[in-house]
Amino acid sequence: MTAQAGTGRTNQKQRTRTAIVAAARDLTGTGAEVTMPAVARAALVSEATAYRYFPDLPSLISEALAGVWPPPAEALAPVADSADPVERVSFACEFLLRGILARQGSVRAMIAATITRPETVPTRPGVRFGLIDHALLPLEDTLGARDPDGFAQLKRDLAVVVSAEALFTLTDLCGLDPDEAITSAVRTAATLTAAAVRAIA
Amino acid sequence: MTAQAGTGRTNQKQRTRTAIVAAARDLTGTGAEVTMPAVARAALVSEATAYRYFPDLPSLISEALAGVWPPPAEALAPVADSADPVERVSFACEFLLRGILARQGSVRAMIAATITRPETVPTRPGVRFGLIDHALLPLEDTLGARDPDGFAQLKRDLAVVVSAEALFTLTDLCGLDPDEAITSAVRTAATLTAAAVRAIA
DNA sequence: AATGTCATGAGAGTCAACTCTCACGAAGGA
DNA sequence: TCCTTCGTGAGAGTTGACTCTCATGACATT
Repeated sequence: MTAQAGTGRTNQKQRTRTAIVAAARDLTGTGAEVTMPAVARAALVSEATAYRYFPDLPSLISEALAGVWPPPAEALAPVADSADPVERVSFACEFLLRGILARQGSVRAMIAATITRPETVPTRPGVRFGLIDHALLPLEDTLGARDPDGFAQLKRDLAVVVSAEALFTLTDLCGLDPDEAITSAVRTAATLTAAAVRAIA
Repeated sequence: MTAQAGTGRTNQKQRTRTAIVAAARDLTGTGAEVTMPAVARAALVSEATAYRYFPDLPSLISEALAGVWPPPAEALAPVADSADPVERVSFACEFLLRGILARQGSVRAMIAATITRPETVPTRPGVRFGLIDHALLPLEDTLGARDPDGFAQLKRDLAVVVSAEALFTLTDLCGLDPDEAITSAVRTAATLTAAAVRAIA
């Protein structure tokens, strides 16, 4: 649809863009530092060209990362049959944090770039939100209907805990090793969810 | 002790260091961007000299910020008479987040600098930990004695929530305004504390 | 085939975080 | 008082994030 029919130039642009994103994705996986010069080099493109396709590093990383996350429904397939919000949230949390751990370099670069410029934040892929919403689907009709505010609060609670920021807080500041950090965050998320569920019991 | 008795040179160094930290603290308050060149200029010192006293920006900001936080006991004086962990934690959380909000520039710069270099993290002032520990003192003999693991988990829960990272997640990513964000984080912290307390009830 | 359009590369420039070297000048000991 | 010590400034250099301009050459249009 979009491609194929394009003229030579259009196809060329498409290929260039794809190459840049692919290079970023690859770098992300290697654990190497993800910088514009590095991505451009890996994509066999000049830095100037990379900036022509992406206004800044966060945009690029964002697109590269977005492509590797499956849609929430797919990610949570293993708990698709469960109606237990606690189990679903725990799974979602572990899933997200393990994925982040495997792409630390990019995620850290992204946070560093957006923390000092809140205005560029919209470019961040809201992976956590999709996962949280999907994990909480079973509560939509109960808690969501009976106590909308409480439901919204729960989502915010989880947005704070089911996050790269939480993971890095636990590993970098609390000194936990990756597995301990994930275990801890999962427990926190479970506690919060259980507390919210108890409210409608 | 340390000063006063110093020789002219020692005093000079002391004054220089103090001037740099003071400049950083002042910049922090104005909401301006806290960069080495800016601090050096404000301190009437060359950038080279600033780097002689502090190996990097985070170290400097860290020292500047550390100086403005009162010790936990003093910060939590208003709830000193309360033995209710939930009340104490809520207060501590609000206290910390309001302080961070007032020094956003520095804190954001600090996070940006340390997130990409976990090895420099030790330089960060652990303000949150002091506050959390102090707020949880009433639980030391009960939960702390009966369920050490649960107590440790609670502290980790709170380290994630009572934090700058949580605040910025709520404002930048969730789009809450500062007051809403603080209210939300305080609720989350309260929920977690209450859940832990319930465990020993 | 001639001409225009446009993707790209190369390079210069700015700013911040650092690192290093060199030279000046003042404090301090002999 | 002479000379060493040392705190400091100035300046160059490196890297990354960007921005901007200019030249080139391939594709596209007529």
